[in-house]
Amino acid sequence: MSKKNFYITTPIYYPSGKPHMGHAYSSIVADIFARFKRIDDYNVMFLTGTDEHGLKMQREAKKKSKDTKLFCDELSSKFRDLTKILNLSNDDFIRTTEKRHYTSVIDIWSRLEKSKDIYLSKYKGWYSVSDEAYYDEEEIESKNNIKCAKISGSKVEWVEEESYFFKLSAWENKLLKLYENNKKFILPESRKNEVVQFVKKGLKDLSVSRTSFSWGIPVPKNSKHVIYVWLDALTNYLSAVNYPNTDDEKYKSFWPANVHIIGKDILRFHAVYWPAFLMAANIPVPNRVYGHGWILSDDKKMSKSLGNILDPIEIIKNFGIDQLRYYLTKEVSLGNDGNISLKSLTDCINNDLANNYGNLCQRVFSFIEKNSNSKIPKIKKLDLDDKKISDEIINKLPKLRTLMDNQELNLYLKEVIKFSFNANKYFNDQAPWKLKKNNPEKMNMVLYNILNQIRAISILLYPIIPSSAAKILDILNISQKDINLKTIENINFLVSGKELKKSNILFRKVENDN
RNA sequence: CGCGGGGUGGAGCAGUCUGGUAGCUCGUCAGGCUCAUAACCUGAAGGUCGAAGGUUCAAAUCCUUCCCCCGCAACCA
Repeated sequence: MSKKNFYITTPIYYPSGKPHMGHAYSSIVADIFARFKRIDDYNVMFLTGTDEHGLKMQREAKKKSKDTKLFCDELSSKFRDLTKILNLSNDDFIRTTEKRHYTSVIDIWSRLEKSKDIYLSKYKGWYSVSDEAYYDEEEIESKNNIKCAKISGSKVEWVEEESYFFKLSAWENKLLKLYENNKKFILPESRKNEVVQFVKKGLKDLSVSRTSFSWGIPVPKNSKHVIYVWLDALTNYLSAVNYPNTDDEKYKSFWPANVHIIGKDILRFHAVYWPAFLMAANIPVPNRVYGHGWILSDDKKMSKSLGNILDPIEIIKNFGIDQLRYYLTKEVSLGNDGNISLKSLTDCINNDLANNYGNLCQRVFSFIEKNSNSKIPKIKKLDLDDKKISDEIINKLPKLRTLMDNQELNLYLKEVIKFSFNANKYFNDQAPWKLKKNNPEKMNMVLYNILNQIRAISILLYPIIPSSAAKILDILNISQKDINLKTIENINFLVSGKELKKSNILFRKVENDN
């Protein structure tokens, strides 16, 4: 009952295009943290979903002469499918077109209105549909006689409309204080600095309603207006824990969220607007916003025109989901942009997964099959020297937890793969194939010990490559409930005499043909 | 003076905040082992840390100037 709670979210995705590597990356990263916390005995809530309102969706649906909601259903389902393809362990999938979300947004709006943080005024200016944003005169330029936003290059239209505004300007100091008092509210630190600079430059009140389209949540008592998509979208994190019912068990357990995993492009919305909305509505703010970098392909942003798109679904089809999950974790240091390519993907699969971890399992299992009747050997007690290698993992556990708590995913992975190196070395140095002639008792000990290594490493890899690690653990007769960090500390966990299940090659090597 | 990221052995990167023997992975070469997916283990070669100047007992790291590369609005994470 005293389990600690952990609430983690991905962004909700705008489903107008097809799922790409960026979506896959955010989702996979969040899933890894969720799974890690679960095997560390946390009660976890992991949320993902789709953001479906806004002019873009309305127009697209119209273009295809489809009912807007049905159109959304179609697109959203592609993202729901993606959660299966990526093997996500999400507990919920929220859509902004759902009733529970509607209720929640209306409630936030009413709170903001009541606290006088929202007021009605008039907006005049340039509006970009694709950016869902307004621009000042100095923020636009003419290109071929078409007015465009300087920063985005997207087309802008002159609009003059009545609009509700959120008093963002009033929250400037409180936001700065939040960043100041809560040093890890925005991570990594470089991102935090960006945000602090932005807020220090001064905040303008934010237009939070639109009258130019209708596909959204109507403003209470003034249905001419729909609520600004970002105010709408961000609230999803609350809707999923049954807000506005603040007495609800889910809300009480999981709010405020521990971490929102997001891409660096939507940092401003999460690190500035979102806490401001929440503070104004007198709702606790989340503990952390983590803005990860972009995935670049061959050093460039993926783009159709460059023809360097790596489609996650294609890659999974060709190489496998755990391969992709492992690769992204290893290759991209979370805070920075990461560069990926087929070549390095292949290298990574072959070296780390096939040769190192996969082959470690294979050589040990096959040795035991031939020399120990496929059974976990009986041992008396580990020699001090042999115990050392297990202690190393156990002693690292606190550090591994800290790394995960700070979203240092690839450092975590590097530590874990080092254990796999060590285990291979240990097996080599002990040379059980020699021991079987002159010291079978010692051989048994080595075998037991190395199986225990495989068990520990597989548990630590489980959050990253869940299905492969589970396969190995199943061979060792470890049940799902024992995939847990605590069991690593018990070096006598494996039951002697128990038969290992049949194994086969875990990760096939990838042929390098280009 | 647009903004941002970067320049470290053949490749990809860490280290730069908080100066103190230049590190990791891959590749190359030599050796070992034979349980294993031609795998694994050991060792070696290979770098004036983009350039110049400065601060310092000491600079990849701090300061100044300069050069070069990449991205900048979407398939929006």
